[in-house]
This record gives sequence, C-alpha cells and structure tokens, in this order.
Amino acid sequence: MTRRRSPHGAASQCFAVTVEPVVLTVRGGRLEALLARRQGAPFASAWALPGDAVGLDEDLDDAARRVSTAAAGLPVAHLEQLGTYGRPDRDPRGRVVSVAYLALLPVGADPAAPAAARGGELVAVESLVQGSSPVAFDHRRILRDAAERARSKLEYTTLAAALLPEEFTIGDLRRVYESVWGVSLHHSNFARKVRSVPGFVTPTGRRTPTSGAPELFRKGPAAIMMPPLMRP
Amino acid sequence: MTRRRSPHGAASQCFAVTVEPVVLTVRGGRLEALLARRQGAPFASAWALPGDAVGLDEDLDDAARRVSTAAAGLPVAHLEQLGTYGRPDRDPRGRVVSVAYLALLPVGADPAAPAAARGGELVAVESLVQGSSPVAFDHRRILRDAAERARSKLEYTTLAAALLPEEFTIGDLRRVYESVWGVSLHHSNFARKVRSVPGFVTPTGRRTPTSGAPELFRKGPAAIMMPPLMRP
DNA sequence: ACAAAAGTGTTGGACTTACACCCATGC
DNA sequence: GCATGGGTGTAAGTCCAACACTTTTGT
Repeated sequence: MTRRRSPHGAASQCFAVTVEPVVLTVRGGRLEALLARRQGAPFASAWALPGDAVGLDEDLDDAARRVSTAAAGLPVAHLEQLGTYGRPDRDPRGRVVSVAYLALLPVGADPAAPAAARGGELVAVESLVQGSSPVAFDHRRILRDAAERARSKLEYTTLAAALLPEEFTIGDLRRVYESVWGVSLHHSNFARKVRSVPGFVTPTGRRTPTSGAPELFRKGPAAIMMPPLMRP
Repeated sequence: MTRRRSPHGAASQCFAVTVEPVVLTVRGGRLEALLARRQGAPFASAWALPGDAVGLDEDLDDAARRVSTAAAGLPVAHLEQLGTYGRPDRDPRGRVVSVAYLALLPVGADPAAPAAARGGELVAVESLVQGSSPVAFDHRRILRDAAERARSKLEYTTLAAALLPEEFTIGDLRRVYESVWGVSLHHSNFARKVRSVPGFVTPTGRRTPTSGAPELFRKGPAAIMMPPLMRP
C-alpha cells in the first residue's frame, strides 16, 4: 500500500478551500435560499452562494457558521456538512475545493433587512434548480443537493422545527412540511403523527390569541423520528 | 453580503487536500476495513486509512477511486463521498483537509494477496471503533462514520449487493446483512422482503450445485428500497 | 352565525413478525 | 434418511391514509 505523501513535502499540492453554506428558509409557502448576485467575473450577475475562504487555523464547521451567520445577519438554527465539491474545472480562476453546508433559518427571523444590506436575497429554490435563473459555478448542483437533503431529512428527523421560531403550533409545523415538500398534508393525521413521536414537540401550555386558539409547542429533545413521516 | 475573496488573491490560503477511502468488506461474519500500519511519525505503527494527496488536476472522486483501487488491488464495487474532515489540529504536520469516501469490496474478491503486498490488512471495524487498537489521526472517527453510513444505507438502499460477487443467493445476501448489522434475521421473511422489492435482485435461472440448490441472483436495477428493511 | 384551526373516532389496507410446515438437493 | 438451504401459509399486530365529525375561538 502506497504510503501517504507528506502533506508538506515535495509532492504536496496547494488548494484553496472555501465553505459554501446553503441557507434555506421557508417564505411564501416555498423553500427559499439565501444568495447574492455576483458583481464581477466570472459569472457576473449570476446567483452565487455566500462562500468564503477557510482560515488557516479555522475549523470547517466554524468557518461555515461564521459565513452563514454573516450572510443571514443572525445565527442559523441548524448547520450540517452537505458535501465537498472539487472538480478541477469548477472555478476558472484556479483549483478551489468547496465544502458545502446546509443551514436552516427560522421563518419568523426574516434575514431581509440585515442580509439585503450585504447584497443577499432569498430566492425560490425551485426556480434556481430548474435552470430558469443563471447560477454561478456548480452552485446549481449544490443547491439541488441541499434541497434534496433538507427534503429527505424532514422525513426521518425532527429538523423541521429548526425552520420555525422557538414557539410554534402544529399547523405551523405542518406548513413547513408542505412548503418544503411542495405537497399538502392531511391536518389531523399529521398532528396525530407529530404528537405520537416522543420528544418531537413539547407543549408549552399556552395558546395563540387567534381563531381556534391553537396550542403552542417548543422543539422537543428528540432528533430522529422512528418510524419516519413519509412524503406522499 | 461579503464577496468571496479570490481563491488566488492576496487573502488566499494554502491547504493540503487528501482523499481517505474507507474500504469495507465482510469477512468471517464481520465488517472489516482495509488499513495499513503507519511506518513513521506521527502515530508510528498505528492503523491508518490508505489516503493520498489529490492531484492538482484530479477530481476528488477520481482520486478516491485511484487510491481505493490501489489499496485493495482491484476496483471497488461502490464508492461514495462520506464527509470532509478538516480540524486544524488533525495532522500535526500541517493543515490537511481530508475528503473521506466509503468504498465497498465484494466478499469473494479477497484483497488479501494484492493488498498485503502493499502493507494493507483487513481489520475488524468493531475493534477499531471501540478503541482497542491504536488508530492514527482522526481515522477512528472516520471509520465510525463510515460503518454507520454503511449500516444505515443497507436499510433503505440495495447497497448490500455491492458487498457480494456478481452472482449470489438470497442466503448470501442475508449473511451480508447479518454481518454488517451484527444481528440474525429470519431467513424466510428476509427472502420474502428482498424478492418483493422491485429490482433489488434479478433471478439468473441457475442454481448453485450445493445442498438445497439455492437459486442464483444478480443485483437488479433498483437503488433504493421503499419501504425500507429495518434493523431489528 | 360563520370561518378557521385543531382534536377524536373509525375504517380498511399495507406491511411486519412470528411460527409452523413443505420442497429440493447432496451426501 | 437426513442435514442444508430455501419456499409457502397464516394469524396477530402495527401503522397509516382517508373520511366524517366535534370542539374551541375570533370576528
């Protein structure tokens, strides 16, 4: 078996490494991503993810948290590594290896104001993935992978609560599922399922002052759902 | 939103990038991984994954295929990206970002001979993950993540066939599941489930010349299993 | 009263589990 | 025969999709 070449020996190569967080949220009943229009070449005026170079003494996860927080203007509610994209030709300026992250932002905390000041905008994921908008580099692929990861993780984890403010109703949670999956779910069967999963939601005892006075819940301690809540 | 610094501008940093394939196979009713003992410092004589630096014009997937093929002495039956490990202190020699891959090797194709010539050995994953053997760098963590990925992917994909030669019996397939999961499964219910999933296995019409003359199958076209085959 | 939001009850179907039993082959 | 490897039948249980219906509250 070939021994590993020393990473700093004569055979060592030099790569630029960036993190590319895909900050997703739900707005207007759709899944949206936080992007910015590129100012200069290459891909001028195309949509791009808010990436940045990783610091020489910075952990990848820390870099992703730094960049996603800066882009959104507030801390994200969930952050996980998505995958690494390193095709030699993916950036015409040179060899860049990008570690993509999936980040989720609560719906209430609209990043519009702080992010807009930095040039960031929320864009419907569907329009980007379908190819109806120009997207820089391989970011269309990254967006597609991020959306698919988010969609499938709603099935078997309690991640949907990360897309909601601290307190929410079962109906809010159902609308998150409906928005991310692009389907409509049976309200009563959905509520039965959610309340039957131990630790998915915990009741606060209080109610919203709206019609029907739905009960308010918090995210519970459970991280996974077993059996899962399947897409129709 | 902060613009991305040019990867080759003044703010650009320099990283070593490696691929670290975790080559898994089943032997002796256990899940085993292909490792080599380190020759020099750091972590001399500890077990390490067969990693190597990515070439400057090489795709990450290509590098992983090259390294896993070289380590095993034959092409792997499955290769997928597992995750990227980039803690600043993970290699005392400098900043190394490693893209880990999960690779699967058929049981019949024992890499013993070709790999042993290169210093590679198959080691039981359980003994490595539990901490009873010394493991270099953060490779124990990578091995744990790889084993968990393999175990969970057996549930909802048809990946188990990648751990078998081209033709196999339902019993062979069941023994793969039992070895990877470390459980025992009901033979007849298992066979019923496998044959009910469209495209999991396709019959060849031939039988093995052994007691009972079990029918031989090939891997079918389906990649996912729906509903999944759950761990007990 | 009416609309909106959520809880309850019930049915049938899909799937799983466990167990018992039968079939084919090689020795 | 009989051990080995596999296939079939069936009953109990779980879970879920679909539907109708009730309750609570704000306007």
